[in-house]
Amino acid sequence: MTKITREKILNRCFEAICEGGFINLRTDKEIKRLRITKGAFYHYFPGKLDLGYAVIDEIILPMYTARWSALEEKTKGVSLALNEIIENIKTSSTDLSVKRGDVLANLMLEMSNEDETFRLKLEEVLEAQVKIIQRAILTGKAAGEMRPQIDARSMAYSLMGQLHGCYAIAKTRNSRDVFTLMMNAMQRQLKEMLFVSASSEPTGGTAFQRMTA
Amino acid sequence: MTKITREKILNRCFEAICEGGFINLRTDKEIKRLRITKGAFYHYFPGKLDLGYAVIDEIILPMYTARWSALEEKTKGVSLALNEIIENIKTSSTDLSVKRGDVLANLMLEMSNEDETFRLKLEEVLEAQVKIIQRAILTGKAAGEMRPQIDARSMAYSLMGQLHGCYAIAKTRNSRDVFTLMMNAMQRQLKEMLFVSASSEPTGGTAFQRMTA
DNA sequence: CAGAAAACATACCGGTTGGTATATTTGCAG
DNA sequence: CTGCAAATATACCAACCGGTATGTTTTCTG
Repeated sequence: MTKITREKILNRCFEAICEGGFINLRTDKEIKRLRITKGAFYHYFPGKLDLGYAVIDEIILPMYTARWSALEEKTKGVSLALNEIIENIKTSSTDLSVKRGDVLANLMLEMSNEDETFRLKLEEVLEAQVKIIQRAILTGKAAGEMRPQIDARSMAYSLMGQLHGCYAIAKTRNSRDVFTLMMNAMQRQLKEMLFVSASSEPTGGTAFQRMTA
Repeated sequence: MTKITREKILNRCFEAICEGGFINLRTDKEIKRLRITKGAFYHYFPGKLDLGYAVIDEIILPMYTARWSALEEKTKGVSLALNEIIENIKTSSTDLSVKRGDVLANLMLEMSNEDETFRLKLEEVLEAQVKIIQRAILTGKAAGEMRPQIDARSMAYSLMGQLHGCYAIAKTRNSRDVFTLMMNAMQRQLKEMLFVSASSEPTGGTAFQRMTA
């Protein structure tokens, strides 16, 4: 029954951050909600910021690297695996998750210019993901599944950027449909840019036609 | 010398929001800084939220629609004009503006899930831009400058999303170079997807090669 | 079992912050 | 000049919230 309190704090505060961001996280409230006391909290964390750091290190970083982990240790079928992951991000989204937006995306915008340590840790999460995708694209090119002339790093960044774009727009539109449709557009575009098996003639699609929710 | 106070408040608070977001905007601080008093402030604005609404309505919305206004009232050369606007967004960025991130993007992530009126107003700014771009693409297609099979609305959303992706990533990477390179990648990709004059064979480019700042 | 360290509990604080109640001044129509 | 409303000033507040100081209990170790 030793480390359990620390983990309870961490998990609950992560949830709170998902709901309202880091600044809106009120330690007092969470302490009460967890039925612990300030003594316990400040025993494990020197301050609120350090709690935030721990949440990134111990929850967010593992979570976001795990998202792409299927790409690692793979020499064949990476392009399919990549599309599956994106498909999964798309279909596993809910009205609530779209309304809240992506935790990482939210924290990046909220904290990057607020606290340098925060920024560095968020950058680390970002780079970890990019690195995995980049390596996957390299593997895909080697296996002849992806166009040889694409730049892996550029593509990985572009993919991450577009993902964050989907989160941002869908959150403000407050529409899961918008999220789905933007993700679809991204998948289509990715297919044309990235995969060797794709038709060479780009198609605009009609999926967005009734996006006005 | 009558409406001047209200405008001073509006302009200064907009600047403050640019620097640190809406929640970090401290009315007291700005009141002191402006050398006015609470009486004056609360005479013009019922509360902090209403001030925020006014900032969006009277400053942000005009500013962001003006950004794309060159596309309106144009029947020829829209594809060039579009590229020029994006080019301008890219080159007019500074280290500071990248570090702070885009005001609208920041507000969207910060406030969309915090206050419904805020969300609606931000959505309005978003839609206003999308509408202009969408119409421009329609015009471009009519003039034969753009691929006929693309869906204007889908493309406009995708463009906005990618822009926000560039802002988000570059802010956390804290690098103007990263912003420039991501914008370059976006421009290239746009050229291939959108413009009829583009080469049909996509190129990955090498711009990202030394992106590790 | 002793004793120390880890794990919690309790009480309190001080600055911040948005907001209000009320008073005073200024501008302008009649 | 008068009188009223807009504009501005002053003082005050109550809640919030992160943090600290200090006390007590539990757990582990030798």
